Amino acid sequence: MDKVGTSPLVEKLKLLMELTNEEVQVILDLSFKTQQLAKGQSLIACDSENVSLVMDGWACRYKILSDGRRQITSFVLPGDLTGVRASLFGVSDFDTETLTDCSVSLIDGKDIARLFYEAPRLAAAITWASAREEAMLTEHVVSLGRRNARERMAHLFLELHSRLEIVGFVEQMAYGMPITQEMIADCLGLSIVHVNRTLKTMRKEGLLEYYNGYVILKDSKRLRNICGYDSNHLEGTLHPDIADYEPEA
Amino acid sequence: MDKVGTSPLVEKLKLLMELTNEEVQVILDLSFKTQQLAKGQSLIACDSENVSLVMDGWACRYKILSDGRRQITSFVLPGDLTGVRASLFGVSDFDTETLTDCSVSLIDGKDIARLFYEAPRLAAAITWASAREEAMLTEHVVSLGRRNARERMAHLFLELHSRLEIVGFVEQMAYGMPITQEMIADCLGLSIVHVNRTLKTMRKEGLLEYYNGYVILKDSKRLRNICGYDSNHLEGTLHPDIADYEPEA
DNA sequence: CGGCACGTTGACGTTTTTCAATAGCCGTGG
DNA sequence: CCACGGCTATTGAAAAACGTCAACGTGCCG
Repeated sequence: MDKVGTSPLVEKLKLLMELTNEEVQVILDLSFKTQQLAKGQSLIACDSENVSLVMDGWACRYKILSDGRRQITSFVLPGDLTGVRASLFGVSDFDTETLTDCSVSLIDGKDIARLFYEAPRLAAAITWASAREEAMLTEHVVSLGRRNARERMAHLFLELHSRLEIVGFVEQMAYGMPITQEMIADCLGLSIVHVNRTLKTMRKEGLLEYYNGYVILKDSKRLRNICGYDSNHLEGTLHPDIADYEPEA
Repeated sequence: MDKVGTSPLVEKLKLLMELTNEEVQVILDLSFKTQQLAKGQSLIACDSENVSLVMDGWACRYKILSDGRRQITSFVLPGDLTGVRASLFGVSDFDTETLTDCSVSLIDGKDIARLFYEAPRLAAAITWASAREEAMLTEHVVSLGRRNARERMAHLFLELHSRLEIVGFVEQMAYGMPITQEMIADCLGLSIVHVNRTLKTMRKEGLLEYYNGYVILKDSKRLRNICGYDSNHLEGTLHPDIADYEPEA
């Protein structure tokens, strides 16, 4: 039942969402406990009344079709919030599962609801996070709809690098990516075999290294060229009228 | 410069988001003008400071890759809000274009921002709409990643039916779908030719009719079986603690 | 009448999947 | 210690799904 303390991650989030010290404190007070989850556990089943802020580890959201085909719709990385829709609006239309051991800070859905009345800027920050998720899904749709295997792969590795960089989880052009090729396949809408072959080609061309749960982007410039990557969709800040509110004259 | 008046559509939205008469009035007061847009116009370029509530007509959001490939990420139907991310958070990472003549009600982004301070429940309604969009994108990712052409098509036609039904734009199992096969292809990540052939097969099997901008779902049960359709992702209501707020004791 | 946008169809190519087999790694139990 | 199973990565060969190219029809509009 540890309290969530300030940490490098919290500091990054504070900057990212332009939060004041007081607002950070509100969040910290709401996070009623930090939970350790083992790899392979369901985040929703564990708690559908709560919103989870991932502090460490990877998770993924996915859907499974009736015949067993699986599509991973997004990866959940440190600093990401998950379960907002389930706890605020009572619908959970996908599953969420940890891909590694995770450290997760839980926030009562009721408290998130209260934010809309008691901390408008934090409510806006939630909306901001939700809109950012939407932008990532939009990019994912573009990848699956119009990019080939090689381009999808390049895009995925670059986007993960951008996201992890923001929260301080990369070293230069390398980062830990603790998932199997099967997960990559299920994320990119490809077969395992094809992922393996595409990876092999890209390795041979000196584009990247990928082994032991570690990625090194050897030639990020060429990777960006391959898929036309642009991290713009991860940007965005609070509207000045939300950031600095002044009541109507 | 017509004021937005109450209309069947507004009534449906009121029910959908569980708004009070007062809240509806707030929205109506904010909608400073209704604009008529011709087919093929850009919604963003027309106004990036504003949020647009589509009252009538179809639009779509899309991205174009450097070599011209296009992916439509979502269709914007009557009752949908668009431009929230652009006007609240200052990022616009896709284009929006009308597919038919459209009647659009504009709301100043500043006013949306104010809602977070002055009308928490409406701010929550915005977040709700954003989360719903997220759920539709999630389904789209599943379709593009793991469903074949036939399944994607079935899913698209069923989802459009559900969405249009909610806002009162269907008659039984039929609805107007004023777009070309090229748009369907760009939405489903397929080639025009393949869309045409798949459509032909489905027609021949008595699954649906599709001509003259009109769709008739002839065998919706079988269509649902084909793709495992479930309208659950369109559901969801405000959390009771947002709906009926009581200050902390 | 001609041009244009859209739908339709056939023939052929490419990407990606599926099936099947092999190899390495790792933990477990004998 | 070693054998074994289970999971992951890797590779080859064949098949399926889907894309491209090209042609033609049809309705609409100037």
